[in-house]
Amino acid sequence: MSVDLASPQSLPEACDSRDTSPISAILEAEENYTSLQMSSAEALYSETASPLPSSTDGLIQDSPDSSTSPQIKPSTSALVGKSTVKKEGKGQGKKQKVRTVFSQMQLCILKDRFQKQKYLSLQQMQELSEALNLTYKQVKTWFQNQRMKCKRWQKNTNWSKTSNSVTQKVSVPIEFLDLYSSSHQGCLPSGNLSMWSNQTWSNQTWNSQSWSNHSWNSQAWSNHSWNSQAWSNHSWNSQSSWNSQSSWNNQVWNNQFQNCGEEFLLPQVQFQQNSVSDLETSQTIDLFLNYSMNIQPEDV
DNA sequence: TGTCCCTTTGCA
DNA sequence: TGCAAAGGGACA
Repeated sequence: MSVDLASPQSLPEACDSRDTSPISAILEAEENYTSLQMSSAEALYSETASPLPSSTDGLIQDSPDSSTSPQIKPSTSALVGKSTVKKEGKGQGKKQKVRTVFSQMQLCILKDRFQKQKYLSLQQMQELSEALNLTYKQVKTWFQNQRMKCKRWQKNTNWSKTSNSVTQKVSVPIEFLDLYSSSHQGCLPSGNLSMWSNQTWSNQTWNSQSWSNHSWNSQAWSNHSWNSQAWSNHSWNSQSSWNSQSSWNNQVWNNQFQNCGEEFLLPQVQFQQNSVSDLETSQTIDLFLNYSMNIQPEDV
Protein backbone atom coordinates (compact mmCIF):
# COMPACT_ATOMS: atom_id res chain seq x y z
CA MET A 1 0.00 0.00 0.00
CA SER A 2 1.74 3.08 -1.11
CA VAL A 3 -1.00 5.57 -0.50
CA ASP A 4 0.02 8.30 1.83
CA LEU A 5 -2.96 9.00 4.01
CA ALA A 6 -1.57 11.87 5.88
CA SER A 7 0.22 13.92 3.35
CA PRO A 8 -1.56 17.10 2.38
CA GLN A 9 -1.31 16.15 -1.25
CA SER A 10 -3.39 13.11 -0.53
CA LEU A 11 -6.05 15.03 1.27
CA PRO A 12 -7.00 17.99 -0.80
CA GLU A 13 -10.58 17.71 0.26
CA ALA A 14 -9.73 18.23 3.89
CA CYS A 15 -8.86 21.81 3.13
CA ASP A 16 -12.05 22.42 1.35
CA SER A 17 -14.06 25.20 2.87
CA ARG A 18 -17.34 23.53 2.18
CA ASP A 19 -17.40 22.01 5.59
CA THR A 20 -14.86 23.04 8.11
CA SER A 21 -15.97 20.82 10.96
CA PRO A 22 -13.23 18.47 12.08
CA ILE A 23 -15.41 15.41 11.90
CA SER A 24 -16.58 16.11 8.42
CA ALA A 25 -13.16 16.96 7.25
CA ILE A 26 -11.54 13.94 8.75
CA LEU A 27 -14.20 11.64 7.47
CA GLU A 28 -13.95 13.18 4.09
CA ALA A 29 -10.27 12.62 4.14
CA GLU A 30 -10.93 9.12 5.23
CA GLU A 31 -13.30 8.65 2.38
CA ASN A 32 -10.64 9.60 -0.06
CA TYR A 33 -8.23 7.28 1.61
CA THR A 34 -10.65 4.41 1.56
CA SER A 35 -11.45 4.90 -2.03
CA LEU A 36 -7.80 4.93 -2.82
CA GLN A 37 -7.38 1.76 -0.86
CA MET A 38 -10.04 -0.07 -2.73
CA SER A 39 -8.93 -2.48 -5.32
CA SER A 40 -10.69 -2.53 -8.62
CA ALA A 41 -12.58 -5.59 -7.54
CA GLU A 42 -13.69 -3.89 -4.39
CA ALA A 43 -14.66 -0.84 -6.32
CA LEU A 44 -16.77 -2.98 -8.54
CA TYR A 45 -18.31 -4.58 -5.53
CA SER A 46 -19.11 -1.29 -3.98
CA GLU A 47 -20.77 -0.23 -7.15
CA THR A 48 -22.97 -3.23 -7.38
CA ALA A 49 -23.69 -3.53 -3.71
CA SER A 50 -23.48 0.03 -2.68
CA PRO A 51 -23.01 1.38 -0.11
CA LEU A 52 -20.73 -1.49 0.65
CA PRO A 53 -18.04 -2.16 1.47
CA SER A 54 -18.72 -0.87 4.86
CA SER A 55 -18.44 -2.35 8.27
CA THR A 56 -21.70 -0.81 9.30
CA ASP A 57 -23.95 -2.11 6.65
CA GLY A 58 -26.36 -4.93 6.35
CA LEU A 59 -23.89 -7.63 7.03
CA ILE A 60 -23.29 -6.39 10.50
CA GLN A 61 -26.88 -5.56 11.09
CA ASP A 62 -27.80 -9.12 10.42
CA SER A 63 -25.54 -10.41 13.11
CA PRO A 64 -27.40 -12.26 15.84
CA ASP A 65 -26.72 -9.86 18.63
CA SER A 66 -26.81 -6.71 16.65
CA SER A 67 -30.15 -6.15 18.25
CA THR A 68 -28.33 -5.38 21.43
CA SER A 69 -26.74 -2.39 19.87
CA PRO A 70 -28.44 0.78 20.89
CA GLN A 71 -28.54 1.91 17.36
CA ILE A 72 -27.77 0.73 13.92
CA LYS A 73 -27.32 3.47 11.50
CA PRO A 74 -27.03 3.16 7.80
CA SER A 75 -23.71 3.84 6.33
CA THR A 76 -23.46 6.85 4.14
CA SER A 77 -20.23 6.24 2.40
CA ALA A 78 -17.12 4.17 2.19
CA LEU A 79 -15.34 6.15 4.79
CA VAL A 80 -15.10 3.26 7.13
CA GLY A 81 -12.76 0.38 6.75
CA LYS A 82 -13.72 -2.33 4.45
CA SER A 83 -15.49 -5.48 5.42
CA THR A 84 -15.64 -8.61 3.46
CA VAL A 85 -17.65 -11.76 3.28
CA LYS A 86 -16.17 -14.95 2.12
CA LYS A 87 -17.93 -16.20 -0.90
CA GLU A 88 -20.40 -18.96 -0.36
CA GLY A 89 -19.14 -22.40 0.42
CA LYS A 90 -18.58 -24.04 3.73
CA GLY A 91 -20.76 -23.22 6.66
CA GLN A 92 -24.05 -23.17 4.89
CA GLY A 93 -26.08 -23.13 8.05
CA LYS A 94 -23.81 -20.74 9.82
CA LYS A 95 -23.62 -17.09 9.02
CA GLN A 96 -20.42 -16.00 7.42
CA LYS A 97 -18.26 -14.00 9.73
CA VAL A 98 -17.50 -10.56 8.54
CA ARG A 99 -14.15 -9.25 9.47
CA THR A 100 -13.98 -5.53 9.28
CA VAL A 101 -10.68 -3.94 8.53
CA PHE A 102 -10.72 -0.64 10.30
CA SER A 103 -9.13 2.21 8.52
CA GLN A 104 -6.00 3.83 9.82
CA MET A 105 -7.89 6.91 10.85
CA GLN A 106 -10.44 4.92 12.76
CA LEU A 107 -7.70 3.04 14.53
CA CYS A 108 -5.92 6.26 15.32
CA ILE A 109 -8.92 7.69 17.05
CA LEU A 110 -9.90 4.47 18.72
CA LYS A 111 -6.48 3.89 20.14
CA ASP A 112 -6.10 7.43 21.20
CA ARG A 113 -9.35 7.20 23.07
CA PHE A 114 -8.46 3.86 24.52
CA GLN A 115 -5.25 5.18 25.86
CA LYS A 116 -7.14 7.72 27.87
CA GLN A 117 -10.05 5.56 28.81
CA LYS A 118 -10.12 1.83 28.91
CA TYR A 119 -13.82 1.62 29.52
CA LEU A 120 -16.43 3.69 27.80
CA SER A 121 -19.94 4.21 28.91
CA LEU A 122 -22.79 3.31 26.66
CA GLN A 123 -23.26 6.89 25.60
CA GLN A 124 -19.60 7.46 25.01
CA MET A 125 -19.43 4.37 22.89
CA GLN A 126 -22.40 5.49 20.92
CA GLU A 127 -20.93 8.87 20.28
CA LEU A 128 -17.60 7.44 19.34
CA SER A 129 -19.20 4.99 16.99
CA GLU A 130 -21.15 7.77 15.35
CA ALA A 131 -18.07 9.89 14.97
CA LEU A 132 -16.20 7.02 13.38
CA ASN A 133 -19.11 5.77 11.36
CA LEU A 134 -18.92 2.42 13.06
CA THR A 135 -21.55 0.49 14.90
CA TYR A 136 -21.81 0.52 18.62
CA LYS A 137 -21.06 -3.16 18.64
CA GLN A 138 -17.90 -2.69 16.67
CA VAL A 139 -16.61 -0.09 19.06
CA LYS A 140 -17.52 -2.23 22.01
CA THR A 141 -15.81 -5.25 20.51
CA TRP A 142 -12.77 -3.25 19.63
CA PHE A 143 -12.38 -1.99 23.16
CA GLN A 144 -12.83 -5.46 24.54
CA ASN A 145 -10.22 -6.88 22.20
CA GLN A 146 -7.92 -4.07 23.07
CA ARG A 147 -8.30 -4.69 26.77
CA MET A 148 -7.47 -8.32 26.23
CA LYS A 149 -4.49 -7.33 24.19
CA CYS A 150 -3.27 -5.11 26.98
CA LYS A 151 -3.86 -7.79 29.51
CA ARG A 152 -1.81 -10.21 27.51
CA TRP A 153 0.89 -7.65 27.27
CA GLN A 154 0.86 -7.15 30.99
CA LYS A 155 1.01 -10.86 31.55
CA ASN A 156 4.00 -11.14 29.31
CA THR A 157 5.56 -8.19 30.99
CA ASN A 158 5.18 -9.65 34.43
CA TRP A 159 6.48 -12.91 33.21
CA SER A 160 9.51 -11.36 31.62
CA LYS A 161 10.06 -9.29 34.75
CA THR A 162 10.42 -12.36 36.86
CA SER A 163 12.25 -14.39 34.32
CA ASN A 164 14.60 -11.81 32.98
CA SER A 165 15.05 -8.53 34.71
CA VAL A 166 17.78 -7.47 32.34
CA THR A 167 16.01 -7.71 29.04
CA GLN A 168 12.79 -6.41 30.46
CA LYS A 169 14.00 -2.87 30.30
CA VAL A 170 14.27 -3.10 26.58
CA SER A 171 11.59 -5.51 25.56
CA VAL A 172 8.73 -4.03 27.51
CA PRO A 173 8.68 -0.60 25.97
CA ILE A 174 9.00 -1.96 22.50
CA GLU A 175 6.08 -4.27 22.93
CA PHE A 176 4.00 -1.78 24.76
CA LEU A 177 4.64 0.95 22.30
CA ASP A 178 3.15 -1.14 19.64
CA LEU A 179 -0.17 -0.30 21.16
CA TYR A 180 0.38 3.35 20.64
CA SER A 181 2.96 3.96 18.04
CA SER A 182 1.28 1.75 15.53
CA SER A 183 -1.91 3.61 16.04
CA HIS A 184 -0.44 6.75 14.64
CA GLN A 185 1.40 5.43 11.69
CA GLY A 186 -1.34 6.11 9.30
CA CYS A 187 -1.88 9.61 10.54
CA LEU A 188 1.55 10.94 10.29
CA PRO A 189 2.87 13.20 7.65
CA SER A 190 4.78 11.48 4.97
CA GLY A 191 8.45 11.15 5.55
CA ASN A 192 8.07 10.77 9.28
CA LEU A 193 6.75 7.28 9.37
CA SER A 194 10.07 5.79 10.25
CA MET A 195 10.05 7.77 13.45
CA TRP A 196 7.11 5.78 14.62
CA SER A 197 8.38 2.35 13.97
CA ASN A 198 8.97 0.18 16.95
CA GLN A 199 12.57 -0.14 16.00
CA THR A 200 13.37 3.52 16.04
CA TRP A 201 11.18 4.73 18.82
CA SER A 202 13.15 5.67 21.86
CA ASN A 203 13.46 8.34 24.47
CA GLN A 204 16.21 9.73 22.39
CA THR A 205 13.94 10.02 19.44
CA TRP A 206 11.19 11.83 21.21
CA ASN A 207 12.92 14.35 23.31
CA SER A 208 11.66 17.89 23.41
CA GLN A 209 13.81 18.84 20.49
CA SER A 210 12.19 16.22 18.34
CA TRP A 211 8.80 17.45 19.33
CA SER A 212 9.54 21.00 18.46
CA ASN A 213 10.86 19.76 15.18
CA HIS A 214 7.54 18.11 14.58
CA SER A 215 5.55 21.23 15.07
CA TRP A 216 4.25 20.18 18.43
CA ASN A 217 5.09 21.82 21.65
CA SER A 218 3.68 21.70 25.11
CA GLN A 219 1.97 25.02 24.63
CA ALA A 220 0.07 23.69 21.69
CA TRP A 221 -1.02 20.73 23.67
CA SER A 222 -2.01 22.69 26.69
CA ASN A 223 -4.18 24.77 24.45
CA HIS A 224 -5.89 21.68 23.18
CA SER A 225 -6.00 19.57 26.27
CA TRP A 226 -8.10 19.64 29.33
CA ASN A 227 -6.41 20.48 32.53
CA SER A 228 -7.08 18.63 35.73
CA GLN A 229 -9.72 21.12 36.73
CA ALA A 230 -11.65 20.52 33.58
CA TRP A 231 -11.27 16.86 34.14
CA SER A 232 -12.62 16.96 37.67
CA ASN A 233 -15.52 19.04 36.49
CA HIS A 234 -16.35 16.61 33.75
CA SER A 235 -18.16 13.78 35.39
CA TRP A 236 -18.74 10.86 33.12
CA ASN A 237 -19.60 8.82 36.17
CA SER A 238 -22.90 10.59 36.25
CA GLN A 239 -24.08 8.82 33.17
CA SER A 240 -26.94 6.54 33.85
CA SER A 241 -25.36 3.56 32.23
CA TRP A 242 -22.18 3.88 34.18
CA ASN A 243 -22.35 1.26 36.87
CA SER A 244 -20.04 0.76 39.77
CA GLN A 245 -18.30 -2.15 38.18
CA SER A 246 -17.40 -0.26 35.09
CA SER A 247 -16.25 2.65 37.13
CA TRP A 248 -14.04 0.52 39.24
CA ASN A 249 -12.63 -1.31 36.30
CA ASN A 250 -11.96 1.89 34.55
CA GLN A 251 -9.96 3.19 37.44
CA VAL A 252 -8.08 -0.02 37.83
CA TRP A 253 -7.25 -0.21 34.19
CA ASN A 254 -6.19 3.36 33.88
CA ASN A 255 -4.10 3.06 36.98
CA GLN A 256 -2.56 -0.10 35.75
CA PHE A 257 -1.57 1.55 32.60
CA GLN A 258 -0.23 4.56 34.28
CA ASN A 259 1.82 2.36 36.51
CA CYS A 260 3.27 0.17 33.86
CA GLY A 261 5.43 2.72 32.26
CA GLU A 262 3.18 4.85 30.14
CA GLU A 263 4.71 8.07 31.33
CA PHE A 264 8.05 6.67 30.44
CA LEU A 265 6.98 5.40 27.12
CA LEU A 266 5.04 8.30 25.84
CA PRO A 267 6.21 11.74 24.94
CA GLN A 268 5.57 14.05 27.81
CA VAL A 269 3.14 16.25 26.05
CA GLN A 270 1.43 13.76 23.88
CA PHE A 271 -1.71 12.14 25.18
CA GLN A 272 -2.77 13.38 28.51
CA GLN A 273 -4.48 11.07 30.89
CA ASN A 274 -6.85 13.64 32.22
CA SER A 275 -8.76 14.37 29.09
CA VAL A 276 -11.75 12.20 28.56
CA SER A 277 -14.74 13.80 27.04
CA ASP A 278 -16.73 13.99 23.94
CA LEU A 279 -15.47 17.44 23.39
CA GLU A 280 -12.04 16.03 23.54
CA THR A 281 -12.91 13.39 21.06
CA SER A 282 -13.60 16.06 18.55
CA GLN A 283 -10.49 17.83 19.66
CA THR A 284 -8.57 14.67 19.11
CA ILE A 285 -9.97 14.37 15.67
CA ASP A 286 -9.14 17.97 15.13
CA LEU A 287 -5.61 17.39 16.24
CA PHE A 288 -5.22 14.36 14.08
CA LEU A 289 -6.54 16.25 11.16
CA ASN A 290 -4.29 19.19 11.76
CA TYR A 291 -1.39 16.90 12.30
CA SER A 292 -2.09 15.04 9.14
CA MET A 293 -2.28 18.32 7.33
CA ASN A 294 0.97 19.41 8.92
CA ILE A 295 -0.70 22.42 10.45
CA GLN A 296 0.40 23.68 13.79
CA PRO A 297 -2.41 23.70 16.35
CA GLU A 298 -1.78 27.30 17.28
CA ASP A 299 -2.46 28.27 13.71
CA VAL A 300 -5.94 26.91 13.82
C1' DT B 1 -26.55 -6.07 29.71
C1' DG B 2 -21.60 -5.64 29.94
C1' DT B 3 -17.22 -7.81 30.68
C1' DC B 4 -13.95 -11.51 30.63
C1' DC B 5 -12.05 -15.17 28.32
C1' DC B 6 -11.40 -18.34 24.80
C1' DT B 7 -12.19 -19.57 20.20
C1' DT B 8 -13.15 -18.99 15.33
C1' DT B 9 -12.33 -16.85 11.18
C1' DG B 10 -10.63 -13.66 7.56
C1' DC B 11 -6.94 -11.08 5.73
C1' DA B 12 -2.30 -9.24 4.62
C1' DT C 1 1.23 -17.56 9.77
C1' DG C 2 0.30 -13.79 12.94
C1' DC C 3 -2.84 -10.39 13.91
C1' DA C 4 -7.21 -8.69 14.80
C1' DA C 5 -12.40 -8.57 14.35
C1' DA C 6 -16.07 -11.09 15.75
C1' DG C 7 -18.66 -15.20 17.97
C1' DG C 8 -20.12 -17.24 22.06
C1' DG C 9 -20.34 -19.03 26.86
C1' DA C 10 -19.88 -17.96 31.77
C1' DC C 11 -20.48 -14.74 35.19
C1' DA C 12 -22.08 -10.68 37.92
